[in-house]
Amino acid sequence: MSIAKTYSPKDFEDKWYQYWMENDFFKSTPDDREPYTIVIPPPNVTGVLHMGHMLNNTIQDVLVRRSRMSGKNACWVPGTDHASIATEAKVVAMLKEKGINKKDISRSEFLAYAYEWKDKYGGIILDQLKKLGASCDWNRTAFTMDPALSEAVIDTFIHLHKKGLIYRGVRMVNWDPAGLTAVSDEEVIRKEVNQKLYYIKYQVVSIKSQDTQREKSPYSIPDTQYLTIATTRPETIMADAAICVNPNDERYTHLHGKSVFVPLINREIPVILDEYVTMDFGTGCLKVTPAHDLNDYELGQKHHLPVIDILNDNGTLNEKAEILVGEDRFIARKKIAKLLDEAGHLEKVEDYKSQVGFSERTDAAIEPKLSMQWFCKMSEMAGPALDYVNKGEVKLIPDKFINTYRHWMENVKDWCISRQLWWGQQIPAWYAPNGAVVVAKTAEEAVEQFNLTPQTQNLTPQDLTRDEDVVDTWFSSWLWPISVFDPTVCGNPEAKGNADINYYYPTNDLVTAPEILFFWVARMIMAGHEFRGEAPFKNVYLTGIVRDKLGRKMSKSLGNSPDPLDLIEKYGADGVRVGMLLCSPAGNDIMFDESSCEQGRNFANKIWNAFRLIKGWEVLAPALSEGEGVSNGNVNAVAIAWFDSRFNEALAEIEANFKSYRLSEALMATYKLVWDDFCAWYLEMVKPAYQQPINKATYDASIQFFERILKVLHPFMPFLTEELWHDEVFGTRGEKDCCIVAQIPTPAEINEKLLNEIEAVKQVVSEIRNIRNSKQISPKEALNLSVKVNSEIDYQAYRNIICKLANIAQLNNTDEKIAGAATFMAGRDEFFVPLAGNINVEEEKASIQKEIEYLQGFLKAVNAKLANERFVQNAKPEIVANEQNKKADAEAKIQILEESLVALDK
RNA sequence: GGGAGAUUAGCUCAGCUGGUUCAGAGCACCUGCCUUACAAGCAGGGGGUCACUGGUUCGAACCCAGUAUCUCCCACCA
Repeated sequence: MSIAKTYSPKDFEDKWYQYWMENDFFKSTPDDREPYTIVIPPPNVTGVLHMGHMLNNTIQDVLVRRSRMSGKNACWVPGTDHASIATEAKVVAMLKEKGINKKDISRSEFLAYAYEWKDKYGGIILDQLKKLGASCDWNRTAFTMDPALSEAVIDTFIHLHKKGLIYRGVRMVNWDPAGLTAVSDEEVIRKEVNQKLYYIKYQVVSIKSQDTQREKSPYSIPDTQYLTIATTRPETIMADAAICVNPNDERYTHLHGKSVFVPLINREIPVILDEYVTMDFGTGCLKVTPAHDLNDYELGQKHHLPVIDILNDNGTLNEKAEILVGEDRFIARKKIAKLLDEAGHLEKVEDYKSQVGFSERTDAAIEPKLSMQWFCKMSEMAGPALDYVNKGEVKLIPDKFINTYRHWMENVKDWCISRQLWWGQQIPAWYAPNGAVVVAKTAEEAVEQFNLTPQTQNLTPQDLTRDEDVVDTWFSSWLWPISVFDPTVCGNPEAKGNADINYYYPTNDLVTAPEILFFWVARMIMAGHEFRGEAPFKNVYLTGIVRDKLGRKMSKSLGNSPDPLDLIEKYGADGVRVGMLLCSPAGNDIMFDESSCEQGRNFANKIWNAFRLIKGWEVLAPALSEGEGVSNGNVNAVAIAWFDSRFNEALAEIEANFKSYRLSEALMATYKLVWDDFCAWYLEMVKPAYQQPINKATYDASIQFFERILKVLHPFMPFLTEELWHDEVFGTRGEKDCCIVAQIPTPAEINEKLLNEIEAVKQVVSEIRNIRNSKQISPKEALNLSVKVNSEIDYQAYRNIICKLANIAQLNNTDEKIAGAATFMAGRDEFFVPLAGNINVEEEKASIQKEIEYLQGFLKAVNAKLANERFVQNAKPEIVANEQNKKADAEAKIQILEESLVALDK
């Protein structure tokens, strides 16, 4: 059977994915083997694959495939996240296009639409992962809103509430006026924004003027009867409850005990004193607006100020504002500035940069807002979760993230877990008509609880109303490593758990982005500890952010992200996988450049063609192969022995790289093994001349090497390797005999001496090629070579290799230097390539002289070291011995070169 | 404002316990080759004051201090 000339991934990638699926190679069930488990960081159910997913899932797949091939029972659990805010926003937008307003439909109608949407778009991303080659156990595909997983969430809520870790309270929350929901602190992205700082004059209520009619014109009142505050939010002055100055601020002692009028609405508010106010910022006078600023709220609590909330949930002003009612806060800001100016209350406006919070999901400016929310206490759970990492039971890779993790865990705040949304798990809290609340799984159970209290007797389930809110998405994803195996243990720490969870939990590696270290990773550790008494994973591999060449984060809005599927189409999945991995050290951002995918594709093509070469060989009958049957002497035997050693050496290196999660280095080691050692050296050594046959032993060895290479390559390039694996040159394979389940070779003994000597041989070959290049001698023109051996190496043992690779007619040993020859040294050995008439004696001399000078400089440094008593005393003995070797070596070389100079003059 | 990390060739990065000719790799680049596996290739080559300044040490890309630049995380200065 012939094979296509060029590597064409499209011809077989889908085919093999199909085959793996049909043969259940991704499927895992508990057995006697050691498990290796990864749970996927569930992508948003309605999301589409982007480059971040590509990187993340390529890494997971490499780890899973390698473990699978290392005799472990590999299980990679896929699934999706319901992503409450993001999905709900999409569904709302979709409904809007249909002319339906969310407000006009019922919760159940809305959820019906949402599920419809999810069924249509959910899971697209999982299909895209299949293109990449992700070897997930699709039978286990989970969704955070699957009934069982949702129940786990509810049970967890009830459990933690019972433990007193979940409570309800009025707090200042981050309100998303676009999403109409509270969001957690972690979902707020702070951005620096160019703003204006408005300096607004408030009229001081003087004893005198308190009795008289307030003046209409500010200009008729002396300036001392005003105070000026600076604010970025003039639209909130109507919610002011006080003006605060620092009691130590001498500029304002005259204001102590006074009050002022809020401009435009002329409401009187007190001047209060608190050291919280920074004297040198702005004017030193702070307007206190408890309803719309967290600090002001706290200040308000302290000084018992009223809370005046002038904003509607959607960010428009309400009637408490008295003016500009119904206007959006940003429009109101502009308008009020004008009104203040007209009324003479605006002293000046300055440009000002400050940090403003934006909703991660909707990008709307966050509004601090007071509301009743559910909270989860974090301090108790944070301790154990921190310990796991501190003790190294959970390893962060790279470990530089430990510091940030620790800092966060030590300063953790309570988690606002309620969201004013419909898409998600509805909070299991029930309200009696009198407002009393209990947490229970069902209305019936709630009634039972109510019956325990005298005030709420004789209720029926129909009398109760359930809390409208759902829980934060992360409140379901923090259970993920548990709930995908056995959701029933969530909320039930005493449960033994099913066979799956006992076998697969804790999982091995988690591969995710550092940006969700706290959102998700830390909380999974908390939940794992709570319900299983064990952290949910042993290693957390943190990938970087995928950026473009210019270092910009890849994002839809910038349009700088290539479509992963286009890349796969262009370079093949294997090429893209290699391309991603080549430039992705753990924890560092990756500067993605499409050219690395091209490099991956080229590598695949190289492998493909190496295979074509071997496959094309005509094999000499075994009988004729006896004793190296073919005319290239011992080349093949040496080549085989060498590559075998080299292969084992590389295997050890690759294994070490995997152990320390240096994936890109493992890949690079593999790349060089294949391209340089196998293709450039081994194959060139054993390759028969055009149309010549090859002996059976060499053929068999080459095939075997190639098969071993396929196995090592498989985790990186699953499709190509599987395709070649099934070629007839490897004999007939059983249905289940696939590369994906082959055993990764383990490093065996290596022959150091042989490896070293072949390195010298390679150097000799390169030197000769170099001579050809510099003297423009065609590779086709055979040359002679003589060697004056000063080392232990027996070059005659490698003469056939040298002759073949450097096109040398004869390799002779010599005791004398040879005149009229180009010379070079390999180690201490001298080589001569006689080139009658082609030698420029002066040039040769110059180059030798240059080398001597270099060596002399080097020798000087070594001698200086050895002459230094303190070095000889303090350095390790082997280092000193090494310096002595270097000295001897350099001296010997210099002597040889000097002799050469003399010889050239003859 | 606080903290963490980074800075090595044109680009992306290794450099693990301070010590071998330690200044590396891949890509890109330059030169010469369509040599029957591969031009998605072959052979060869040129690129670096290891950000800067000091210090410790027999010895520093590596350890310490400071400076500069960049990135990220955390934080309520209106």
